[in-house]
Amino acid sequence: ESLALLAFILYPLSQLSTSRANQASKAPLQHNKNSTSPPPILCLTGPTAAGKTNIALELARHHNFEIISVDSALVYKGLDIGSGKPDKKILSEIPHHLVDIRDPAKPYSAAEFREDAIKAAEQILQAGKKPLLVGGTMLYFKVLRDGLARMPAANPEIRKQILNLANAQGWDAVHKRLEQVDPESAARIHRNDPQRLMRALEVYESTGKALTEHHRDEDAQQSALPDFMSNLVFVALHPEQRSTLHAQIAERFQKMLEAGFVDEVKVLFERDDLSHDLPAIRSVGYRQVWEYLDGQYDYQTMADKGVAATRQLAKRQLTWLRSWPDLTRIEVETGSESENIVKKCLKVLHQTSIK
RNA sequence: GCCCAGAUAGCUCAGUCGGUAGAGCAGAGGAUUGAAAAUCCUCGUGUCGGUGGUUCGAUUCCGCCUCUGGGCA
Repeated sequence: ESLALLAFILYPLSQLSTSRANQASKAPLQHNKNSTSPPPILCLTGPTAAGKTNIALELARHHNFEIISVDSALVYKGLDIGSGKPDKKILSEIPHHLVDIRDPAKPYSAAEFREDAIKAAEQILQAGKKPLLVGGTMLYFKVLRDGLARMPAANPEIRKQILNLANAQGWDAVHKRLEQVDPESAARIHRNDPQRLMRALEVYESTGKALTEHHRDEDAQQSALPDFMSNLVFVALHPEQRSTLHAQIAERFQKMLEAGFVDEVKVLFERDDLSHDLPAIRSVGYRQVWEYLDGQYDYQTMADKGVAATRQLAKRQLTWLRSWPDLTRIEVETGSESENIVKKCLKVLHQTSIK
């Protein structure tokens, strides 16, 4: 507890020192006096149902790692079974950062993730352990690695106004409006992409400056990672065949249903402060069970749609990974020994640290 | 056993008044800056159940056969 307090006190200092980009970082985080580059930090990713969680738990149990979840669904309380969250017993034995930190009524964001993940990593390092970033939310990994432009967070008032415009005159009208204030974004963002049109126009309306300009403005980037975290090493668990992954996805979804997934969603469904358009409720599986509870289709259709949505998620994750720079892939097969995979992860990390 | 309706893409189905066919879903590829498990873009050749006939030409019309529903016995 006193360590956590220490970390909290030191945190602003570390921000200062890293923003000056000096290599003489503060004492508590100086791991190796002979090393010029900071210690590598393992980032374990891969498509859903590839087996990341088990590997992470092994690393945490036996190799002095502490887990930082990189997962947009695990942040929400009450999304347990359907999100593949480790059970309460495991969570109490093995500390997980960025799990159960948000009520589903309040959306979490990639920008918040970046801040939270950096804080968590610093705490872990100061406690003498190794941070392990594990998850499948590729945008979170990307903003962590590449940073974000400094821009205002979502503004419900402005979003409401834009939504009103869209409802009254269609999204084409929103696109036309964006064309006037930020032609580059309008050209880049497809007219059928309400989410991005919304955000682009929102940024203009709340800052008077085009999204494009924010992106371009070098001074306004939050790109530099603190020195202690600047050496991220990416490892992806890669299923040998798509068909194997699909089978695992189907099996896992079935197990979730058997474990009481529908009842879990029922609790959320019955809350009157939650609705189908919240990010938490739009998560894979939760959306389909919600629509089933809402009477939109029968049980079997829900199960089929849930499995299909999971496959589609995995596909999008694989698309990210295909062009991910400096990624080490570990081929996993159905009968792969977790012990072997753990060894390979450690090997990758070790090789990076002697470079 | 008889009558009726079907049989077309992996699935559900549309269609061709005779000139070899297209939607939705699934699937594949891609994009990705405060919702990202989100949101969006692109991609459609399949013995049109089998067989024989009519026809210059049949997936389409006709006969028979097989299978699947439903009804009558």
